[in-house]
Amino acid sequence: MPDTLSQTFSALADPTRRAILARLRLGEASVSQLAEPFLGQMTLPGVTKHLKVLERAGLVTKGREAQWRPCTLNAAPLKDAAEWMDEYRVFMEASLDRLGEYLKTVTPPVGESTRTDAPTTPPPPYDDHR
Amino acid sequence: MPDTLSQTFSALADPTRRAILARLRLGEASVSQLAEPFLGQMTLPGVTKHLKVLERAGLVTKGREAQWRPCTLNAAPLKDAAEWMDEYRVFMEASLDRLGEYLKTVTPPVGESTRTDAPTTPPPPYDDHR
DNA sequence: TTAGTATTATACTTATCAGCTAATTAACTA
DNA sequence: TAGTTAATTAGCTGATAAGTATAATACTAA
Repeated sequence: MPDTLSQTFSALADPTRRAILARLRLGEASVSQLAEPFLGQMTLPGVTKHLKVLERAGLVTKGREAQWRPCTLNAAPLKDAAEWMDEYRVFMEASLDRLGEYLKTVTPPVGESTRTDAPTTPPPPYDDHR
Repeated sequence: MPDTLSQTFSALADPTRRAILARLRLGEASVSQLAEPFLGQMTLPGVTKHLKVLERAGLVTKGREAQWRPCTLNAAPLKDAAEWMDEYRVFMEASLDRLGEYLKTVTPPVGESTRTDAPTTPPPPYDDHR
C-alpha cells in the first residue's frame, strides 16, 4: 500500500502511460481509441492494464456509455507531484555549479566528525519521509 | 533500457528515495549519514541499493573521500520531469470542472463514430510516446 | 600487522510488473 | 435469435525491484 505520491510517480514512470495521458489532454477517448496507436507493439489487454494503473493512481476516470468506457484525464493527483518538484526548482538551474560550491562551504566535509573530537553531528531533519 | 524520463519518475516513486533527496538538498552527506534515519526500518545495504537507483537516474553523484562516499544532489534530470508536468498545470486547477465541460463540447462523444456513417475518426496525434 | 569503520557485493526470497493468449462479459445490431 | 463490437478477466511467463543476512573490500589508526 504505497503512498499517494509514490503511486503517482510510479504511474508516470512508463512511456505508454504518459502517452495515454497526453492523448487525454485533447479530450476524452474510449479504450480502443487510446489503444490504437500502440496496437503494433502491444495488445489491447496490455493497454487495459496500463489504464488500470492510471485509474488506481486517480489520473484517469472511466465512465460507461453503452459498451464504451470513455476515459477522462484527472490531473488533480499531479498537483502534489508538481508541488514536490517545485522544491527542487532551485537546484535544477544552471546556477547549480555555483550553488554546489556554496553548499560545500556551508556543509562540513564528510568524515570530519569522526576524525575530530566533535560529537557525531546527526543529519539534519528532513521533511519528506511519508 | 527505459528512457530517461521513466527512469527519473521511477526513482521518485519511493518515499525512502524522496527522503534521501530531501536530505541532500541541505548539503552533501555520506551513505551512513543518509541511512541513519531509516536504520530502524531498513538495513544499510538496503539504503545502498536505493542510492544506486538514484545514481543510475543521475539524481545523486557519489564521490570518494577516504572510506566515505560523499553523496551530492544533482537535480538536473528533474528538469525534464518538471517540464513534462508543466504541460498539465492547466488541468490541475479547480477550473478543471469548467474545462471538462468545455472539452465535451469540442470532442465528439465516444461511440458516435460507429453509430453514424462518418468514417472512424483516428485519434489525434500525441507527442509523448518516447 | 591488527583492529575498527564505511561501504559494497553476493546470494537469496518475495513481490510486483509488463506482456502475452485465450476465454468471458456486456452491450448493441441485424 | 445469432452475430458483432468493446472491454475485461484469468492464467501464464519472464524480468525487475525491495528487502534480508552474510561476506568481502577499502581505508584509517594504533
